[in-house]
Amino acid sequence: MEKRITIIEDIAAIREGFSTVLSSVNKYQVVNRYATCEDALANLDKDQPDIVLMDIELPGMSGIAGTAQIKKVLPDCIVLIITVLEDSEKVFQSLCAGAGGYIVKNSNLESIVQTIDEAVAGGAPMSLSIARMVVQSFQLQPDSPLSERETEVLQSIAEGKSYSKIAADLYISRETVRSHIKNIYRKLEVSSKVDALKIASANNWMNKL
Amino acid sequence: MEKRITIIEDIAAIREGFSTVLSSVNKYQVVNRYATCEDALANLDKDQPDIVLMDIELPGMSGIAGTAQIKKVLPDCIVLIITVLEDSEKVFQSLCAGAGGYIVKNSNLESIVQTIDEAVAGGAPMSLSIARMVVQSFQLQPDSPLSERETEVLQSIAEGKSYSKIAADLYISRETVRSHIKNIYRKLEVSSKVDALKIASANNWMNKL
DNA sequence: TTAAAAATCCCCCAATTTGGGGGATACACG
DNA sequence: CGTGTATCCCCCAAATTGGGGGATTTTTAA
Repeated sequence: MEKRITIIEDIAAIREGFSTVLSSVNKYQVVNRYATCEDALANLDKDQPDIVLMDIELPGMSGIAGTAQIKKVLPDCIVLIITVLEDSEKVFQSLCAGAGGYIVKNSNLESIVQTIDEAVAGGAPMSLSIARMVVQSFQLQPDSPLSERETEVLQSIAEGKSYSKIAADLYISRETVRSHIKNIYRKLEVSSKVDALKIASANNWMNKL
Repeated sequence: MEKRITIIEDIAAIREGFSTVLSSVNKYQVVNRYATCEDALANLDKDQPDIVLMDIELPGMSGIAGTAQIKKVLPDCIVLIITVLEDSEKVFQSLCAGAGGYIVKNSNLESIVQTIDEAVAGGAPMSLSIARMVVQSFQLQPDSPLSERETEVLQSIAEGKSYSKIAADLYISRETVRSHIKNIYRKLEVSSKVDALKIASANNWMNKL
C-alpha cells in the first residue's frame, strides 16, 4: 500500500527536492508540502500522513513542538527529522517529542529512500554519530566531584525517597544519609535537593537507571 | 598502533572463535581470553586492554557488573557486549555500566571486525533493533491514565520540586497542585511520591527530559 | 444534551521531612 | 599527618507532605 508523506520544510528548494525524489518512488505518495508547522497542522486531518519529514528549524513553531502536536493527533504517524547539524539537546528533545529517526539533509537520494524504508519497517534510523550521542547520554561523566556513596545517595533522592527510606535501603543510619547530603550540598555549592539534582543531572553525574 | 583486546566469554568455542578471527587482523592483538569476569579483573592491570569483548551472561559476576568494574579501573577501555538476545532491560543496564556498543554473536567475521573498527573510531556500534529500543525508551507510552497536566505535575515531582515550587512554575495555586497529586495517587493507587514515580517511570509515562 | 473528566481553588490538621547548626570516630591514601 | 570518606549522634525551627472535607468552571465524550 502507498504510504502518504507530508513534508514540512521552510526552504523551498529542499522541500521540492525531497518531494520530487519521493514522488518518483511508487510506494510513496507525497500528499502535501508545507513551509510551517502551523500550515501542516491545520491540514493534518485532511492529509492523514503515514510519514512526516520535518525540518527542525522553522519559522514560528519549531519542528520539535510540531512533532509533539502531530503525534498527539496521529500517534501512529512516523515523524522523521531532517537536519544539517547534530545538536545533542535538540536530538533528545525531538526523541522525547516522538520523532522516529533522523535524515541528514545533504545525504544522497537513495539513502533518503532507504532511511524512510527502515523507519517504516520499524527501525529507528539514525547516523552513527547520533547513536553515539544517545549512548553517551547513558554513561556517567568521570569528572564528578561526588564520591560513590554520595552519588548513590543523590540517586536515591532523585527517586523521591526520604532520608529515612534512603537510610533503610542502604542499611545505614539516617544521620549518615544527612552527612552525605551535607557534603553533597557543600561540594555542589547548593542548599536544596532541587538544585543538587539540577547540577548533577545537567553534568550527567547520576545514572539514568 | 596495535589495539590490545581481551575476550570474556564462558563458552570456549565462541571465545576461541573470536580470538582466532581477531588475531588474524594486524591492527588487533588478543592479549588474553577468560571464561569469567573474576579472572579477567584479576589480570586487568597486567593485560591493559584497549578493548574488551564481554559476554553478558556469565557464571559468577554478570557482564554488566563486570563492565562497571572494568570501566572503574580503565575508564578509556572500550567494552563491547557480545549478545544473542536483545533484552531491553539488559541493554540499558549495560549502557549505564559503560558499554560502548553491541556485537551480535552470530554475525559474520568481517562485520565483527567492522563493528570493532567503528567503536575505535568513536562510534557507538549497535544493531538497528537496539537503536530502536533506545529511541523508544525516550518516547512516551500512550497508555497513561494520567492527564497532561497530571503528567506535568508528576514530572516536576520527579525533579525534586516542592508543591509550592511546582505551583509557582506552572502559575497555579499550591492547592491545585495538591488536587492533581491526589488524583494521581488515586489513579495509580498509591499514596506517596516514591510509589507514584516508581509506577510512572516503570511504564514510561513521563518524559526523560 | 448530559454526564464524566479535567483543571482550578479553598479550608483544617498532624506527622514527617528538611536543612541549618554543632559535634565524634574510624579507615584509607598519599 | 592531613585530607577525604563513611559512619553515627544531638538540637531545633521551618517547610513539606498527605489525609480529610469541600467548591467552581471548562472541556470532552457518550
